[in-house]
Amino acid sequence: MNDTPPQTRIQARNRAVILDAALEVFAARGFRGATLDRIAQVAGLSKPNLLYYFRSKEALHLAILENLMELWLAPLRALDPEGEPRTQIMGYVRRKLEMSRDHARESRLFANEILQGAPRARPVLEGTLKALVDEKAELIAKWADEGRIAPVDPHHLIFSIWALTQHYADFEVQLHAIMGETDPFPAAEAWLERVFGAVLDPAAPPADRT
Amino acid sequence: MNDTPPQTRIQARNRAVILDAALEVFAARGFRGATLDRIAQVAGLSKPNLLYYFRSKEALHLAILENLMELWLAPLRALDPEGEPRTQIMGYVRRKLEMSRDHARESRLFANEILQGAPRARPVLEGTLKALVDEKAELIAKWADEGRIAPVDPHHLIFSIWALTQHYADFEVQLHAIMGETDPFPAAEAWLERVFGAVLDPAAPPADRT
DNA sequence: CGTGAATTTTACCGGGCGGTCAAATCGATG
DNA sequence: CATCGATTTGACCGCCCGGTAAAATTCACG
Repeated sequence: MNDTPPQTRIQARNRAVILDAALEVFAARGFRGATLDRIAQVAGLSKPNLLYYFRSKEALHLAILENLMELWLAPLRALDPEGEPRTQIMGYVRRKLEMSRDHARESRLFANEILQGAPRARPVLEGTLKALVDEKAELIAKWADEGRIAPVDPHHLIFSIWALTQHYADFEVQLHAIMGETDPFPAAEAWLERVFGAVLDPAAPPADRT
Repeated sequence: MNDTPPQTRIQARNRAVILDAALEVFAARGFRGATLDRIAQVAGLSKPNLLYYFRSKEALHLAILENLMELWLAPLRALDPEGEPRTQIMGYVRRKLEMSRDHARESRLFANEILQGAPRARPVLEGTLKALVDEKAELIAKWADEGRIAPVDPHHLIFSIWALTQHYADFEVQLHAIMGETDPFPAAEAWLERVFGAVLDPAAPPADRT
């Protein structure tokens, strides 16, 4: 699987620099909108030199995607079957929101990829991601059955967590246009605690069950 | 304001065809990723012919954005100060979700634009959109003050509605990878009613007010 | 059905794109 | 400090892109 283990010090450094620059540019422009010239420029290298480290634009994008996958799935992976349900889920929400604050570029890169049909990420989505989501959804369903959280649709709960947290990274420009210079994250954290607190509260079952 | 009123029948038809094709392509690939050749191909016209109707790629994209803005803001605009608060807000959620179902391309076009820094839409965001959001946020705040809905942060409530509903259009590929062929919208509608029902319920104030 | 305007097509251009290649330079090792 | 592989560069290629020019075609209307 690991095709090119970085050997020399120079290789390790330049690969890292390139990956960072590419993350920047891919996140801001999408795959087709990004250019190798610009990535090279941001990385402070010549384009042929960049292509010395990554065979092609495609290979570079794939390398980023692979690198990111672990980081991206970690919060959901950390959902602990042994933990207290509400604490676990609220912790997941908090970690995902921190992800949007501290790794906005990664979030936008994923958003770009998926928006444009996930031509490169689809295998990962259908493989690793689906397996992980199904596993955790089952866990959440169990918690709901046991009455430890309100009865919820586990998949849509997870989607909601993704949507609400990633929104703060992906649509930052829009929030900024509306809210001005204010840092939205403190308020966002309180708000999300409020929202999912209300949704998960086992004492308050679905409002209007007709 | 309206610079080029379509006069002949041919103009009206072709402009419409082009705008539809361009919506398709811009939504799927973003501005820089879209090409005039592809748009022309989808529209069933030659590229110079397309450029006969729209001076440039830029102008075409702007025309789409203008066309879309009304459609896009309509649901929020429809929030009625005279209506019953919860009905109004739940109606807004429902209309936004219908938007994601019936106008997914439009949603993805906006998402692309904003993700990539809204280089063309920023004026609208900071002008029309901000004004509208501020107005409706004030309305929601009033409702909350009057105790007719739970005390909420109006801006973050609106962002949440956007995030949750648009997610179903913008990240469709991801949902599809996880959920398979199932149409997510019926479940989504029930789920969102559940979520916002719980959040707005004035009987259940913020869980842990420290 | 002739005519002038509206529309469409063919041919093209300059620039930027992803990528290649061979030569130049660097750097670790003896 | 010589050597040889690792790294970097400059020059270049073929293609695609946004856009233009002008000729060819079609259309509305008298």
